[in-house]
Amino acid sequence: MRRIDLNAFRLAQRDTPREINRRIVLNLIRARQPLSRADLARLMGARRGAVSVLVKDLIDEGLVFEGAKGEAVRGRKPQFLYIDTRRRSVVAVDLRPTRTSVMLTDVVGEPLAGPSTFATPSDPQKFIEVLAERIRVLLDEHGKTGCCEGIGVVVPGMVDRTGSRVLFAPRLDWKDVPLREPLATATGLPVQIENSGKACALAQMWSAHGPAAPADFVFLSVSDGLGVGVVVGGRLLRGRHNIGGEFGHVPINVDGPPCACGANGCWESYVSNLATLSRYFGRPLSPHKPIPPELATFTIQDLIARARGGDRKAAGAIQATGRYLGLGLAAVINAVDPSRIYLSGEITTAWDLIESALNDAIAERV
Amino acid sequence: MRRIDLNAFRLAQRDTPREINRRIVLNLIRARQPLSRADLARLMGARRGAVSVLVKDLIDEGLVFEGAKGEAVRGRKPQFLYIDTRRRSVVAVDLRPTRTSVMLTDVVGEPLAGPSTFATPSDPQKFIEVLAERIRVLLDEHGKTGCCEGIGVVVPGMVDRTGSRVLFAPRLDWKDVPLREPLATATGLPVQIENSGKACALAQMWSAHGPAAPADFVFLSVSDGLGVGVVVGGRLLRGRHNIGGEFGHVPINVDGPPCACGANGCWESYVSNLATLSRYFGRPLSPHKPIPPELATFTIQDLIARARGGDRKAAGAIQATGRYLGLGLAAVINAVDPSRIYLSGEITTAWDLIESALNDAIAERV
DNA sequence: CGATATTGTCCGTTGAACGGATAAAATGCG
DNA sequence: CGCATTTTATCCGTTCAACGGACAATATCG
Repeated sequence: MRRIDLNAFRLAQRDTPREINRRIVLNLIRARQPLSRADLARLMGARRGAVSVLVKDLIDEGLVFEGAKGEAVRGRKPQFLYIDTRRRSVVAVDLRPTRTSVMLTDVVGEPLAGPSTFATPSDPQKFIEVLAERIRVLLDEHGKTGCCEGIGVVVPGMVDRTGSRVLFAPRLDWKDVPLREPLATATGLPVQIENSGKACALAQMWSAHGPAAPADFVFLSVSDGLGVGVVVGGRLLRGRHNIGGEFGHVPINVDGPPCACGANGCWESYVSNLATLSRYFGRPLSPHKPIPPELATFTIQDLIARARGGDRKAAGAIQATGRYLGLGLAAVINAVDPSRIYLSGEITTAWDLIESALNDAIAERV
Repeated sequence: MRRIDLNAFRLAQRDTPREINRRIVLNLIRARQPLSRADLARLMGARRGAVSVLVKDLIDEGLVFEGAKGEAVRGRKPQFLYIDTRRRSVVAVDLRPTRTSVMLTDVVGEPLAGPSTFATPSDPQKFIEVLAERIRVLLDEHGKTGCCEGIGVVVPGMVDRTGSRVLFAPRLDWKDVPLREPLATATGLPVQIENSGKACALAQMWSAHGPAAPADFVFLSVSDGLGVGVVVGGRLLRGRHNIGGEFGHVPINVDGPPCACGANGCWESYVSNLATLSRYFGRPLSPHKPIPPELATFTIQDLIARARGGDRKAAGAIQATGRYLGLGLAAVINAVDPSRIYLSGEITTAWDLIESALNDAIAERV
């Protein structure tokens, strides 16, 4: 017997099978397009007749359209189906502590225009003003003002459950900042906000297909901070307050150095780019003091270049980061045991330098 | 559009609604019995006719039976329905490092006989022999030999994905021990093995109902070791190798004392009962040395009694455990953000002693 | 040109939910 | 006691969508 959530179940009704199969058809077309009705029937194990009816509905609703005819070795040529992305666009905003970038994409994420970037104003209200103006110009320039479905904003911090406000973004020094409603009224478009680690994980989930696409994985994005997204059983882990998966502030050492979040010895404070740089310069970071000048101008790429140029201190700092990455990943593996871990960020360009330290650290703890 | 796992979807067929509704009926009866057909129809939002047909099938299959008639203020009396637990029993085995207990229950977990306990033999083969004999006697004594559905074994360690072997149980010093098949052949019954933390979480999930039953929670069982079970979205977190949710070996301090698992500074090595006792006696534990005699005879209850009796060193050791519990729970909260955390183990009887230290530690890091 | 293969549609059948009517069983009131 | 009322449970015709197979359209090959 399988457990059913008795507080939130839905009775199966006469049209439930159709709804389920309709979703399967949409997902299959999106993932494997172009695809004919017969292909769908084979993939789904359904009758061709049933598929035709479902596809007809989707075409009538404008979600799918018939494109070119395909090639067949013999027999009638298949009529290919596509997700209808014409005349429907989306604005993607990547809000980072230093710069914010804006771009226009279609509904499956293919870029249409941009990105254009601007320095992030630290005042939220100012930020919303500048961003709204940028979006207005972008849509106007590309004649998409009438057909934009909405705006998606990616934020380096915690977002509340409803996706309305930024609860806490330490690097921006934002606390409980309303973002969705002000931006929606300023632009007249629907707005979605998402944490950066979670957004990366969602993007990975929706873009990866084929037999190798895992249903349980962790996405790690190392930059100024540490963004983490966890997918379990094909669903993004959000938890009660939408802060689930925040491994960035899991401890490496509870007696370690202070972190911007207020706690001590968080993973982020060992592996972020700033942490790596401060390790190199021997300048411990203080959460509430300004960032030392040599860290603000010097980038992690510069550090990697020095390491490759023979600077042993640079190589050591990078390798230490590799070790701490591995120690934290070991905790992630113990905690969620994912099928795969995706690592992104500038530091991955120095993979050859960190690989062994990272693997040793994982082996030590798993 | 909702994401569907394209590697493991199931086409909705003509009988899919019935299967779904059948499961809803079974779950509702199990959770809220006794219940009439009319009650079910109201709870499900379905026609009474549809419910009658579903219930008829379940009765024919012997999963449900009609019991006594209920009372009604007016009108025809309802015919109550129950999950059929008659003539169907299960053997529950709790394998612990020192002692193993065996009991007989019905299929919804109500105890029928036992528990009886015996000292756990450290040799797996010997253990299986002794356990099989105990089970044979237990079934024989209660005349349940013919109608036992199977055996469930709870193990303080990692179990492989298929539930066949114990991968690693540090306190037992078992590594990759086959358990299911030998026990099944020795008893002639189907065997299920589960990790102790996961089993506690599953038990909690199946026993808690009503509007307050959370779909995301963490169960923490503090004893000789630290068992953790994580439920996300109503499903137990298992991960790729069935070691998901093993927060016991997440680090508190990667430079901390060695743990039985081979790593350093694991949460378990700060908060287990043995850790608390060794803190009191000022006797650091070594993973591969025998447990010091004062720790083997002295129990955590004794320590709590001393603390209550005014022994400040005892109170300090317990409060330190409370603090470390809080630090680890903060990591759990950051990682999975559960709606609720269940804490079990002898240490909870000293809740008044640990509460403030625990809450302070959580507040520090979340 | 005919055999064959493939795609897509059409249509009668079937299983299960839907909607309402009816029977059964109990209570309350005149 | 008889009758209205209420609640439970069943019955039956309807409807929706999957099922299963037939068929037309379209292409290739010998």
